Amino acid sequence: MGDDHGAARPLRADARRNRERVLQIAQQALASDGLTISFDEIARRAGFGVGTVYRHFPTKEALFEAVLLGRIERFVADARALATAEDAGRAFFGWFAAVVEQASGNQALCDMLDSGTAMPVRPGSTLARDFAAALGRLLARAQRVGAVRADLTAEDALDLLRGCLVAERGARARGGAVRMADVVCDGMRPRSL
Amino acid sequence: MGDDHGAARPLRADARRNRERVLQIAQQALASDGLTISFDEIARRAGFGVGTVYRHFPTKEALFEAVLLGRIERFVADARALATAEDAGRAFFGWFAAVVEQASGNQALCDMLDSGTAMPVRPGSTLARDFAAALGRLLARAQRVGAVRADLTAEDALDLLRGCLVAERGARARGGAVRMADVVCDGMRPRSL
DNA sequence: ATAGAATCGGAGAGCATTCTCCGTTTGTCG
DNA sequence: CGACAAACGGAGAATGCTCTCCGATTCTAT
Repeated sequence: MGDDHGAARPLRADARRNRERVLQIAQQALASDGLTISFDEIARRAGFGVGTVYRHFPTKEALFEAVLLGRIERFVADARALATAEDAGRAFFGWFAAVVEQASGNQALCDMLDSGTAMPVRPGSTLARDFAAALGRLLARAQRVGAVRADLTAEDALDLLRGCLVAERGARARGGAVRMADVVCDGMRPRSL
Repeated sequence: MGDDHGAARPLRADARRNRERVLQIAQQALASDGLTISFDEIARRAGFGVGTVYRHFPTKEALFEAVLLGRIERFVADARALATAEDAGRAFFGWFAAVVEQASGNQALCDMLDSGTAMPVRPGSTLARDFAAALGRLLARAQRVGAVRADLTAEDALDLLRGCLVAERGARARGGAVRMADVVCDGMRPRSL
């Protein structure tokens, strides 16, 4: 356990400003360069020494988490909001497409969701589980009304989601993920008889 | 330019054996651990010093290429063989599924095809282009007979292929790629009217 | 203004990775 | 068998990354 339990003493004004700036630059850097960007590079872009950045975030992982967790939490929240939507099929496909679209503008988010590459979420965190659970609920409801083929597992749907995001990685960021999502969503529908 | 133009002097018998062993171990290591495995680790697994391995392959990239190029060339050859198949739709979907299935047992192949992560093919090589072209031809023919929706580009199909392979990466290698390919192939079919 | 605490900066420790160098060992040919 | 070229082994140079440490600097409260 650290030493800043609950609300520690307030940060000095300049420190608060600097922390904010680091967060903002890190946000940009992660969006454009992905999870592989180095800590030094972020400090450099923000115009601080690495020591300063480490003062605010004890670890590279912690910084990345601070930038990215909110985004993913929002996805989970969106899914919860849709959990009782009228049209279960629309809810599932809409959420799926929305996640792909929003994540596709953000390298780091793609890297993270596609996983396989490092996942900057602490082992203890239930976030990955929450995300999967949220998707699972939306999927189950959509299947119950026959909007999605019944043999699709939640794991499959997650794979499909990750797969779409891959199109947006590296140099080729040109909207491929959204086009993929269209095809993939079609594929998830029950085969018309 | 190196110094081994054309057929240099034949390797000493033990050297040839060792080279073969390195290739074989590297093959296994790449299949199970992917492109991120270190050169030292391969040397260790093969039971050689790194110097020895470097004697045979001037660079990490060269070794990986020696192991993987053949695999990809075979995919390209398969595509060529199917270029005049009777059922163009069957040819395209069959090839697509076959590539996914074969690559899915091989971490390195997944890493490489999905790209975004390092591509161990020399810039000069036309292999990536050849692969894309082969897929493009199969796709075009399938579209001409109405087996694949017309608005799909070759780039899209490549993204979709890469996307399927992502399911097989990291710890979770459990056949997800093949299941994904099924859904994705369905999605590529024209929307039934 | 000034003392004292909070914050900053960046050199460098520690580690992993690719690749080089050269003394030592081993195969091959007469 | 013996000599010489070929091949081996692994220490270590060079690079790049995360993270630590502490003297120098800047803020803030009085």
